[in-house]
Amino acid sequence: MSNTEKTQVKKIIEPRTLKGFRDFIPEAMIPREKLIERVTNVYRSYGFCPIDTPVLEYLEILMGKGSEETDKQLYRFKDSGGREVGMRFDLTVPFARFAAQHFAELGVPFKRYHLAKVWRGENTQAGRYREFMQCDFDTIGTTSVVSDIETAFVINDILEKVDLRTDDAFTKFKVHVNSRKILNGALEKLGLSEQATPVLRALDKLAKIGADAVVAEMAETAGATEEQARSILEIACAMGANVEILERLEAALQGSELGLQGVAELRQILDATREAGIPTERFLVDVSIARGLDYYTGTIFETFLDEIPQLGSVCSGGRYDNLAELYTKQKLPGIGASLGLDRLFAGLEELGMVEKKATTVDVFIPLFDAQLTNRYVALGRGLRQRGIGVEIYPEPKKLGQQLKYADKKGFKLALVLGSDEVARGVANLKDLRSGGQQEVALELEALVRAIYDALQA
RNA sequence: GUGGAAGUAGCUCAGUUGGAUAGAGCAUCGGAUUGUGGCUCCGAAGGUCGAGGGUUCGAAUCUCUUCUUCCACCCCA
Repeated sequence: MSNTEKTQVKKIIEPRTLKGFRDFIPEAMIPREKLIERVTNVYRSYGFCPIDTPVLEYLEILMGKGSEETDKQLYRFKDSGGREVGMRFDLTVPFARFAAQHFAELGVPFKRYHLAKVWRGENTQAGRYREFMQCDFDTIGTTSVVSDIETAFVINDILEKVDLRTDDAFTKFKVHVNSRKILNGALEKLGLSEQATPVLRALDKLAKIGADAVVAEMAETAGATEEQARSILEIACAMGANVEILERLEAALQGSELGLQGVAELRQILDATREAGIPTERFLVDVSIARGLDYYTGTIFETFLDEIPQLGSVCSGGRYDNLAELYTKQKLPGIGASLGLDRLFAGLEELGMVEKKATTVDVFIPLFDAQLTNRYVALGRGLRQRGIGVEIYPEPKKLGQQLKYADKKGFKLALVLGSDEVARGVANLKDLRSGGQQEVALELEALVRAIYDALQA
């Protein structure tokens, strides 16, 4: 190697991505898009409509809610015009701004979904990144329990569709439901309303750290007495069938109008899911889930995969009284939830529910004989117009090598066409999974029919 | 942000007490096989040993700094 060549080699910039940011190769992106498509279809089937908002917002919009944590995690900078801007760290805050700005033209109730990337400058961990996708859906402008019910349905329907290998319903998940009204009612009765945030934050960790540690944390961060803490836990730990838990809660919350209202709402949601034919074990009343965010005021949802609960919630949400209070005097109550696509996807991969494929079409046409190139491209186009995706190999390599490529990428069928076949007016349709092949008349309609039949099999 | 562990080929990893030109399997590309993939055999290509400094006659190996990844905490999807 000459010196000049060496210098040039040194000039190569190391290809790399930022910590917590990822590339997606086709094998990862194809199933990801499939999941996105399924999620979107569920949203649309309930009448949710798509919106989008800018990646960058004025810093004051994003910092409005200003908890210390979000401030630290916010990607912020000055743009070239000297404006203080930030990248959205969730889709709820931009939606609140959006709703405040446009509610007059949109009208209520308004149902939107929003699938987009968000950014948080926090430390990475398995299934946790600095750039990740959220899939929010919200219904605003109504306090009707119908919205709570349909939110529960949507969560259920999405999760049923996550097995990407098949169209069959996935069933190994649980939606934990609770109501902030129940929690607040209980806190009220115990005289802990003032310390709601630290108490609930501690309670939220129950499954993870155990009862004693929760009591200790409540004492430390909220100044709760052991008796108060134990009472909260007693209510939160209610085990058994949903109906029993609700009955016990009802008894424990006598005198708290708010708490009883929460119980009644949960009861109505559960009744509705049962009547709609959703398996009753799918939804669990779980008074220990509290959610970190303090803007929730009613029903709360968290969703766990049965086989990997330690992954955390893959779809969470709840009801709030006033989404956009920072940006408008108009009161906008609503309910919504967010699917953590990247976390869910990490779980699906772990469970082997992601089909590996590196092609977006099923049919492969090798460039067997360069003399027949125009024949191949015309045939490919004809099939595409009939709804069959086709890829044509661009180079006249040996047939074996072309088929090897097709095999590796995961094509299902190869349409082999050489001068022999053309002379005889046929094409060879090869099934790449079984290895079998059949001759089909070299005529578009016959080929379309044969391909559809082969793909069904 | 805090604490712990680890970074050697695209991936998984070996590399002895500090010693010569850093290895294997899988994957990639080519050949055996000019009309048929998966199996087999042969070959090729692929390395700033994460990066930068220090100790040393000599560093993948020891040391410091830094970056990255993983785990736990915090918080969250």
